[in-house]
Amino acid sequence: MNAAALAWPVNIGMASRLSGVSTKMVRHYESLGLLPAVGRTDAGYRQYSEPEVHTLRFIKRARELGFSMDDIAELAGLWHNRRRASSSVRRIAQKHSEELAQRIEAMQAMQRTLNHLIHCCQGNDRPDCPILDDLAGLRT
Amino acid sequence: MNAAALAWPVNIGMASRLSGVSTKMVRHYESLGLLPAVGRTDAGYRQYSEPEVHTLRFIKRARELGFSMDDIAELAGLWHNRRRASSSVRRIAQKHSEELAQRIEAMQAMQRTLNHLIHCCQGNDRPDCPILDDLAGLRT
DNA sequence: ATGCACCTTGCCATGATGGGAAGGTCAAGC
DNA sequence: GCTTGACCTTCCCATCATGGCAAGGTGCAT
Repeated sequence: MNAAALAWPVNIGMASRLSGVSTKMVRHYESLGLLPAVGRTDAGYRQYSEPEVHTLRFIKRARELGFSMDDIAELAGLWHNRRRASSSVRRIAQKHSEELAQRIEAMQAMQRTLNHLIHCCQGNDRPDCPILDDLAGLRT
Repeated sequence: MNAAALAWPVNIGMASRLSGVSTKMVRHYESLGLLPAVGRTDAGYRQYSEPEVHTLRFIKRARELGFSMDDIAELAGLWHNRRRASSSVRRIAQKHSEELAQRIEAMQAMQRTLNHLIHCCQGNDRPDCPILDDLAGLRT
C-alpha cells in the first residue's frame, strides 16, 4: 500500500486508510498533542506526509497493546529522541504489564466466583438459585 | 451493624454506610430505575428502609462480580420475581462469564507480546529498543 | 443563635471512541 | 455552467460508572 505511487501529502481520509486510525481519532490525537498539527490547504484540509502516517501507525500499535494515551505520548517522545535510554521505554512497558496483570487477576477472581456459582445453579424452571443467593448476601 | 437498634427509615447517608454504596451512586441507581424512588420527608430527604438497603447490597455485590448495570437490572428483576426460572439467572451469568473470558484472553495476549518485548529489551542507557521497534512497525 | 453535619439538585470531568449536524470544497460528468 | 457525490471542516452529544464541586436548604446539639 505504501509502496504504491501515492501523491503525498494526502488528506485525512487517506491517512486514516493508510494507518488504520479513524479520521475522528486522527483529529483527536492532534488535539491531544500526540500528533503534530500538520499543514493545511487553502480550504483548511489537513495535509499528511509519511512521517505523520508512521506516527499514526505507532499510536495504533501501542493502543493495540493497551497503552494509555499518556503512556503513548511518552513512548512517542522517546521514539523521536535519539538520545533516549532503552531503560526508559522498558520501565513504561514494565509498569503497563504489571497493571495488566492486576486487571487480569481481578477479572479472573470474578470469573472464579462466577463459575463456581454457575456450576452450583441447576439452571432449570425452579426459582431456587445460588447465584441470586450470593448476590442477595446469603453466603452458603 | 444491621442488628443494632436502628431507627428505620434512614437517610441516604446511613443507607450508604449500611450498603457500602456511595450516596452519589444511590441517587444514580434511582435515576436509572434500578432502585425504587423511595418516600421523602417534608424537607425532601429520601427515606430508606431495609428492603432498599438490601437491594443496594445486591447491586454492590453484582458490581463486584463485574456485571453491567443492564445485567443488574435484569438480575434484580428476577430476584424480585418469585416465579423466575433459575435458568434465566444462569444464562445471564454464563454470558457475563464468557465476556470476562474474552476480555481476559485479549489482555493476556497483550501481556504475552509485551513481556516478550520487555524480555528482549536491554533496558540500559543505549537507545536501541525492540519495544519501540515493534511499535514503529519493525517486526523482527 | 450559632455551628456542624447532613441533605438537595445540577453541572462538569474522566478515557477513548463513535455519531451526527451544518456547512464548505473538489472533481467528474452532463 | 451546474449538479452530484465524496470528501473535508468544526462543534456538540453519548457512551459507562463514578467522583467532585457549588449553592443552598435542614436538623440537631450546644
